[in-house]
Amino acid sequence: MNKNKDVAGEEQSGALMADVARLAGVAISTVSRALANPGRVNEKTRAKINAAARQLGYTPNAMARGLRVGKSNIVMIILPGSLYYGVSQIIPQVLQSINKSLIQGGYNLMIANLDRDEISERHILDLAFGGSVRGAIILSSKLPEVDGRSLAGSGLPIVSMLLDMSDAGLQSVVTNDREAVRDVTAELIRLGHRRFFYLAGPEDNYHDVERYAGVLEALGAAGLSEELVHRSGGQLDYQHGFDIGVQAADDFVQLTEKPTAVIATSDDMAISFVSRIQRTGLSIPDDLSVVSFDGSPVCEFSSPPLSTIEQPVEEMGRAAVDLLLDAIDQRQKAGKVRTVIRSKLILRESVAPPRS
Amino acid sequence: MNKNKDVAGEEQSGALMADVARLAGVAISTVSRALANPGRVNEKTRAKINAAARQLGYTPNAMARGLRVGKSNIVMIILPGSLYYGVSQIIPQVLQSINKSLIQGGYNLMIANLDRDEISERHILDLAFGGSVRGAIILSSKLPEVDGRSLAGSGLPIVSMLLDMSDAGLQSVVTNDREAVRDVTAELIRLGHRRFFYLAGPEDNYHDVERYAGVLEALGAAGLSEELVHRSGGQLDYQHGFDIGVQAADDFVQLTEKPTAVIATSDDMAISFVSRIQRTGLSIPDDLSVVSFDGSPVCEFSSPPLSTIEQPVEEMGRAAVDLLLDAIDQRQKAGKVRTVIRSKLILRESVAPPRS
DNA sequence: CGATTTTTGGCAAACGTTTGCTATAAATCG
DNA sequence: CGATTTATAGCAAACGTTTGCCAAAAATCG
Repeated sequence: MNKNKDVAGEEQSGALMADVARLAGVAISTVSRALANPGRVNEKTRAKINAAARQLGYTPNAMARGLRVGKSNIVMIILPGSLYYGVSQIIPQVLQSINKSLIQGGYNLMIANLDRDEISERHILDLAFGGSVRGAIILSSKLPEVDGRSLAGSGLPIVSMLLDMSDAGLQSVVTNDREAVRDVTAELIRLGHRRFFYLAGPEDNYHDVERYAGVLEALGAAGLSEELVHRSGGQLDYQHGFDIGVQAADDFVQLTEKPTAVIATSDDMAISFVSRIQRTGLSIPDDLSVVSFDGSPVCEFSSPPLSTIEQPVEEMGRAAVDLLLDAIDQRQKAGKVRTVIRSKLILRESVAPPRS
Repeated sequence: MNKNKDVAGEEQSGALMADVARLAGVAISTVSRALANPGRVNEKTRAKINAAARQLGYTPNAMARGLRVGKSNIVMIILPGSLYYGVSQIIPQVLQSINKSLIQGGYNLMIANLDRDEISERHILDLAFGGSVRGAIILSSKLPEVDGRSLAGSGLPIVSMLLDMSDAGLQSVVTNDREAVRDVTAELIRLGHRRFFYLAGPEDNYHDVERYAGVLEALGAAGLSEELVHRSGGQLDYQHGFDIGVQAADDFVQLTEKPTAVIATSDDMAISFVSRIQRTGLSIPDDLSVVSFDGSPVCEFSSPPLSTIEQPVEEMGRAAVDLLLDAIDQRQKAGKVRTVIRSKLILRESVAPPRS
C-alpha cells in the first residue's frame, strides 16, 4: 500500500498488481486474469506471472476488488447482545463454527454489534448499506430498522441461526428446542416424577416459548395436568442465568408442595440453582432431580454431574454458512426455509427417580 | 450498490454520493467535504446536502473510501487458537471489550484466525498485506511469518494483549500474573500452608512461566524451599484445562506427602480437579485449599465457592485499543512499551488454614 | 470604492483491481 | 495454402469516494 517504491527499509511494502505486471512484462489486466481466470491466459504467460507474484509477495487488495466487483468478502454476525455469559460457550462456539466455514468459502467474519441499542442498529445498517458486508447471520429476533433504513430492505442475504425466523421469510437453522425438552420431560415422567419446577428464560423469548411448550406437550401426552409444573422467573434475560437460578432457589423453598424435578432452560441457571438449593440441605438428585439446557462442558464436573441438553452448535453453524453462501451465489435451492438440527440429551447423575 | 436506479421495488438501494449531489444540486466533491470536512463548506450548502443525504438514506461505501484514502477501518484480532474453552470467558471478554472500544473509535473488529497453522498464518498475512486491516491486536506469541512475508515487516500497527511481547518491540498490555500468584501464595503461606500442589499450564508458555515464578518468589520471600511445591502437568494447553485438572487429581492421590494447598492456573483445571478429588473423599478446604486463576463467574457457584484471581479484561482491552489507535494515528506517546493492569484476588470458601 | 484576502464550489485525477471489447496471433479446416 | 475459427493480450473504462488545485465569489481592509 506504500506508494513510495524506493523505500529500502526492512518493511515489505504491499506490491501491486501493476508491479507484478511490470516484472512479468505483461499488462495489468493479464495479471488479473491469470490469477482469477487462469483458463483465459496462456500457460507460459501464466507461469511468468505466478513467478513474479511470488517473488514480490503480491497480495491482492480486497478493498479494490470489492469496489470494482461490487461485492465485499465479509460476512457480519448480528448478536443478541453480549458475546458471553456464565459458563455458556454457545455464542463463542457459534462464532468459531461459522468462522471456520466462512474462511473455507473465502469470506471473513465480522462482529457487527454487541448490543441492540439504536447506535448498534445504525452501525449494522451502515455495514449493510455501505457495501462493507456481503451477507449476515443473525442470532437475534427482529431485523434492525432505523431512520427509514431496514436490514430487510437492504437486499443483503441473511440467515437466522438459533431462532426460527422462517415466518419472516428468513432461512433459519435451529435446533429442536421444543422436542428436546418434551423428551427429557417425558423421561422424568417415566421415572415417576409428577411435580415439576421450570426455570424460565425471558417471557416471550423464542427459546423460552419453545422449551416451555415442550414441557406442556410432555405433560399432555402423559395425560397429566399443566398445573403440575410451577414456572419460576421470566423477568431476566438468559445473560443473567446465574441470577435466575439464585432467585429460583428462593422461590423453590417457599413452595409448600415441593416439586421433585427441575427443568432449567440454561446451564447457568441450573448451576447456581443447584449451588443454592444444596445449601438449604436438599440433596441432588435424592430430593430433587435437575436437567438443564445448553451442554456446557463444565456440567460434567458439577456436584453431582449435571444432565443437560447439548446443542449441535457446530453443525448448525455449518448449515447456516452453507445456506448463506447459497443465497450469496444466488443458487436458489428449492429447499426448506427452516433447517432443524437435533440436540442431544446427556444424562448424568443429577437425574434419578423421585423418592416414593 | 445497485446500479439500476429505476428499480421501483421494496428494496432500498444503496444511494451513492453522486445521488446526494444531484438531489442537492452540488458537485460530488462538495458532498464529500460537507460530510467529512464540514468547515470547508458553507452552512447553507451543508444543510441542503445533509437533507438530501437523509432523504436518500445515504450510507458511505467503506471500500471506496478505504481504497482512496489507502486505509481500511478494520482491526483484526489474532487469537492463540480456539475462541473458547471450558468456563473461561477470557477470550470472549477480550473480544467484547476490544470491540466496544474500537466501535467508539470508528473501527470494526475482525477475527483473523482460529488456529495457528500455516493456512491461518497465510490468511492473517493476506489481511495485513492486502490493505484489508488497519491494525492488529495479538493474543498469541510469535508473529506470523510465511513465504517471506512477515507480519512484523508489514508495517501494520500491532499491540499485544495478555502476554508481554515488549521485548520483541510490541506495545503490550498485560496483567500482573507473577505478582498476583505470588501474593496468593504468600496468603496461603500466611494461613500456615507449607506444602503446595501447582497445576501447570503448558511448559514454556508465557503465562505458566510467570505464574510459576510467582509461586517460587513467594516461597523465597518466606524463606521456604522450592521443593515444597509439587508441579503437576505441563503437557497440555490451557484449552484442555478440564483434562489437566483430571490428570492432576490422579497425580495428587499418588503423593505420599499430601500438599495442603492447590494453586491452579486456570479455573477449568481447578473445577475438574476439585470435582475429582472430592470423589476420593477429600474435603475442600478442610483437607485441601484451592485457588485458581481467571475469575470465571461460575466459581461463585462451585461447591465450595472457588477462590480465584480475576483478570481485568475489560480494562486491558480498553488500554490495548487506546495504544493501537495511537499507533494508527502515529501519535508517538513517549510512554512505556509495557502496560500492566493488576488482577484481583477473590477469596471464597475454597481457602482455609491447613488442618494442624 | 478599489485592492487584497479569505472562503467556497467544482474539475479532474487518484486509489487497485476487474472486465467488455477489439485487434492480432495461433490453430484448425477443407 | 488460403480461409475460417479460436485463443490470447492489451486498452480503456468502470467501481465510489477523496483531495489538490484553480477560479470565482464573498468578505475584509485602508
